[in-house]
Amino acid sequence: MSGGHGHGDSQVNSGPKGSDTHKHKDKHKDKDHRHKDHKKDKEREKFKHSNSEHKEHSEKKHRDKEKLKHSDGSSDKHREKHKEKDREKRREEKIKSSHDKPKKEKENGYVRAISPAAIKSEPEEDNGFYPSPQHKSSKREYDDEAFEYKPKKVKSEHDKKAQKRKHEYEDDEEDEDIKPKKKTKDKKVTEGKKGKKEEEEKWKWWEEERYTDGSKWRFLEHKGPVFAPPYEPLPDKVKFYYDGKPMKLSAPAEEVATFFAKMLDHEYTTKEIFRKNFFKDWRKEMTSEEKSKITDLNKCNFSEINEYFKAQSEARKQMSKEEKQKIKEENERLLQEYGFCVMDNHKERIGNFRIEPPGLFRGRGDHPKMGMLKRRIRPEDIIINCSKDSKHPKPPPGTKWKEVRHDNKVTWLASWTENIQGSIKYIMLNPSSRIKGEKDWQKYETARRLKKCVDRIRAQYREDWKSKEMKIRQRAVALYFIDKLALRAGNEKEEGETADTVGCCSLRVEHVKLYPKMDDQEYVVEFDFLGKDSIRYYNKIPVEKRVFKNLQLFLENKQPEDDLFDRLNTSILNKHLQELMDGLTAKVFRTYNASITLQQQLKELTCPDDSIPAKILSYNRANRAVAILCNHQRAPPKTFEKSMQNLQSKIDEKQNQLSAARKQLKAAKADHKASHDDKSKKAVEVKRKAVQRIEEQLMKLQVQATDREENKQIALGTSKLNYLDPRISVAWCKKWGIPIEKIYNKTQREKFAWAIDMAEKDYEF
DNA sequence: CGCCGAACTTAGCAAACCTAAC
DNA sequence: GTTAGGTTTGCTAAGTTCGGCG
Repeated sequence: MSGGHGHGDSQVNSGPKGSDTHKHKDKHKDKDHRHKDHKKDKEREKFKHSNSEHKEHSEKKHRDKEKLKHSDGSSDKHREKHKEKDREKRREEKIKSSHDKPKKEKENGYVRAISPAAIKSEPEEDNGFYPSPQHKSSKREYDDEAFEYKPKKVKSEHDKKAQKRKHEYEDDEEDEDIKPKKKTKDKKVTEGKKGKKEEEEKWKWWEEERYTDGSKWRFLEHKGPVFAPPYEPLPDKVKFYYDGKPMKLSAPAEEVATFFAKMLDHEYTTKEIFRKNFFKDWRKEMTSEEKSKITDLNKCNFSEINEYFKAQSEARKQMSKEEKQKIKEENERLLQEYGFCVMDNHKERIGNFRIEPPGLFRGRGDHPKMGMLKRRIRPEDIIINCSKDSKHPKPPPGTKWKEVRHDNKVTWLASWTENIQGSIKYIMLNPSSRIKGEKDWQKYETARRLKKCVDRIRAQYREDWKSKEMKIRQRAVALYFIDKLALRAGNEKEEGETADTVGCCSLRVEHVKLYPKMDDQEYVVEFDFLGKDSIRYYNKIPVEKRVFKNLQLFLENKQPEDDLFDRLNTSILNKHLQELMDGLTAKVFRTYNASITLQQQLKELTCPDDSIPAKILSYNRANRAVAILCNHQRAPPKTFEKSMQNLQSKIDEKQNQLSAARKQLKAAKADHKASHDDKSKKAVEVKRKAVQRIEEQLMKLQVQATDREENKQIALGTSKLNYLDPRISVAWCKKWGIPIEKIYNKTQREKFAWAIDMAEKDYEF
């Protein structure tokens, strides 16, 4: 079913955005840049190579097949049944939906398809498969083994490092104490108009021991969350009309109506599911009178309300500076009061101290629950977590918390249950906090441990492709994809509760197509599915013959909506991984492959003689390779074309300037030749300088243009923030004398303070 | 096991903010 | 001082993993 469409045609992407059509662009996009490099070819070579290598085994396969199908015993019966149910459902739905609409039709026109694997490059040494990381990780390891107590020896080493760093960062004083203090860094920001910003002097939590008992903190005190402001009824002059007649709504009904009214410009208010869900939930808020009157959403006219809110936001923009300032100050006050907590003697920033306001739920992609009312959260819904001996947060006057508990095995400060999916939401600390940072660091250390044994693991799964047991083969092929393509694990999801998206283990038959031959390649697998956030993953890759044959086997006698890996799920996979390496799970591969790719691309792309902007372009390209690998996409910015044009005209202008300057230089030279005097010689120098300067500026602009163009629909942020060991970037900056600010903005520097502090220029992931 | 809830990480979008160009 | 345009931040949805229970 999914097969029919060419890749530009029919997929959804999630954005609740206006619809424009970019469909075709993507296609071209695929082809041109990002394949400039020869990686792909190398890769192809490799595959050819390994394919032939294993040719001789292929016949035996057939014999094995029969055995295979039954060899994994009966224990899956249950799951089988369950899965079967799902499939059945899907089949039905499909039949239904295939009439009304091409499934997964684009909501806003553009299709997000690029070829993630295209850039993924692997070092050349062909030791059978992947390169072996032979390097020994240097110096102190974060030791990742379950919160082991680290004696102070760590410290001395840090001291040394700290010395070196001193002139660069001049914040050195090690041991923190309890109170907030003045900040020393980031002068530019602090010294400006309001140089009084108070902040805790950098506390180097990474130089301290961690808890070994599984507890996350000893002391925790905070002021509780900030609630959404209460509903303010509309002024009487702003009217809602039903069937053409004005109608005053009760406050609760009106509030929900405003949620809808505010979204009128969004495409999704036109979607049937959205409207249906909204109307159903809206009616629940109505008085019985309203309920009996308002029976048809199509007869509702919210436009006056919509206008009103537009005017409001316009008015907000037009506010005087003083008024704006006042609001800003108020926000700042709120932040100071509620935005921090004290955890184990340190004041730490809270990530999200505001409770999510009520509104209409908009899931991403084709979400069955879109439009449902997300209800207002009250103190009675909130569970507070803090230490017993702390000053407990006070609920707003006249209210109570649902519960106050003192659980130091978790990191959250408050939680509530959300009404759409029934899941729990949390208030937690900012990424710059110790508790997040430690975890982050640990994550990269796990990935580095994987580096040490990845060869073994790869050898293992390659071996498992031949296993007699179906389950093991499936596991091995899935793992291969996770490793090679950086796919997500792919948990099963409850049908009808969320958008239909998949990851590796939950891939269905309809998501892959096999091509024994394609152009000049053999054994090509085409992936086409919606992943997390309903972002489309589209990729064609040649695989080894054995993988291909296995896939054919897995596909036998199955319907499009059946699971590709019917004997596999994430828990089986992760259990296996756990046995291969302590702490290994599917997502570690993503982290590992992302980080190793960055490191390796940086090595490859950075030219020592390049200017700083050119080096940064290289960095961005390396970053981009990772983003492509991980399929981190974004909608092309609305103003992309225009901004591109602007940039181009700037370039043109520069070019003109340059030729003018060159002419002048020439003239000056001629002049000098003629006169040979000092003055004309000087003039030549001046002109030469001018030319040079303009050349540089031009270069910079061109670099910028390239960078932007290449980045059109690729989002670098996600990988930078979540997948790339920051120490790689820090080391790169140090090695090439690039100011860290060029790579990480303020927030990022805060999050990665640990890495900035500890990584030296020779750091190896 | 299989299932489920809890906890925590990862994700893209859009509002807010900032800054450089008029 | 405005505005245009880029960048940052906030928001919150959507994943993964883990552990406990029957």
